[in-house]
Amino acid sequence: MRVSREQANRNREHVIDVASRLFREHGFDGIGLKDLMKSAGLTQGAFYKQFASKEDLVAQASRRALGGSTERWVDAAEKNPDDPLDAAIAFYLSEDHQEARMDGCPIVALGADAARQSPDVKASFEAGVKAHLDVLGQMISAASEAEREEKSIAILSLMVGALTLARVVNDPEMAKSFLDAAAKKVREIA
Amino acid sequence: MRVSREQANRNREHVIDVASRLFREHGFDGIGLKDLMKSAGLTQGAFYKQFASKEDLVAQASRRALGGSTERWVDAAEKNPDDPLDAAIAFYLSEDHQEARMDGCPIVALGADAARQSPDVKASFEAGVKAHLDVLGQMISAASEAEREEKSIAILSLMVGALTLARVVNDPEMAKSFLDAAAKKVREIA
DNA sequence: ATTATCTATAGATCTATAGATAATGC
DNA sequence: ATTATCTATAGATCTATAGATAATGC
Repeated sequence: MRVSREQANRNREHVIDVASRLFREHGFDGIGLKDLMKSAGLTQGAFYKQFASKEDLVAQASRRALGGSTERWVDAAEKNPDDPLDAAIAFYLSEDHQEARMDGCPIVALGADAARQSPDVKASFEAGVKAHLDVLGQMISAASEAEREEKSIAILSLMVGALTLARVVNDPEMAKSFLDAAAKKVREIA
Repeated sequence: MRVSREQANRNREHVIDVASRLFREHGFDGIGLKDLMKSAGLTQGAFYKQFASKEDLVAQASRRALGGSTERWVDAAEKNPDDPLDAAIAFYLSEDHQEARMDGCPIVALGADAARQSPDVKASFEAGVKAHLDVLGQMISAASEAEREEKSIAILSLMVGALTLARVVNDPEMAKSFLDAAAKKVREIA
């Protein structure tokens, strides 16, 4: 039953990956360790050799999710170096992203949940939000570093808020109008 | 043990009020019916004569929370008719609001949770978001109705997003910079 | 010998229901 | 007679732990 250290490490990383997606889909309180470990191909009993507690996994999965999200912004910028912000708008404020909670931005999928968590979990979010702002800052024009920071904050807030609103309504047209209005305003701000 | 119909109605309304606050504090999955009913001064057994299910209460408490939130925007506008938007910014993008999750905007406190709920719950949010946009639309200038709608959406998104970001980080100064940058940009947009 | 994972379980909690109680409402 | 609330409980699930198993790593 025992596996090699390398395999154990791979298993732990896989659990974190799976958790980062399932938490976004169901919320931190919406999925239990049994289902989570089962989705990762293990049993619940293996959990506590790898993690100190569920909260420990919540913090690590949050860090993983935020990191993946930052990466997506970087990828978008690299694929369209002439207009990186446009590339970011195209994926972030899309219907695909609106519907793909499990693979989408964890700030939107878990922001309300994270606000109720321990400082450890918030530290994961804080580092991730900072990284998002840094990447975003490179996509826009600004006369000063202060202005760059303010613009980045405003644009990220606008995009996070618009996607949140798009996801809490039933009407698809209303949701689309939120994404479109935000995209237009982001371009004006940048 | 039985109470009058009037008292039963008052009890039900009280449960909805209490739930609208406790859900914002703990999330829909973060508080059980036992604790919830206890906070309302009743026992768990009384729940199912008043509500069809927990989800039923979630939908009703959401409607109540959104209604209260809309009211707060209206109150702010009425108290400062010369500059209603400034009044809205003052309360919404404040440190008090950042810290007062239980009494604050349910879009921020429960947005991520609501995105995972049934159409009934989303209907509560949709109606509430619409009402927020209507009130906000009266606070700003616009050359056309289309522009008024777009501006309202952008401003609400910006404010919801900034408060979300402020709540998921540990650093109070960082949180404040989010609120301040959003306030500045909201004024520019309006 | 150590240990990663397994099965099994403890003890607490969850939603929902059943039946008793006592007051209302006809 | 009806019914709002109560106590009690069913059955499922939750996090966490205990001990068995079997493979690794020394």
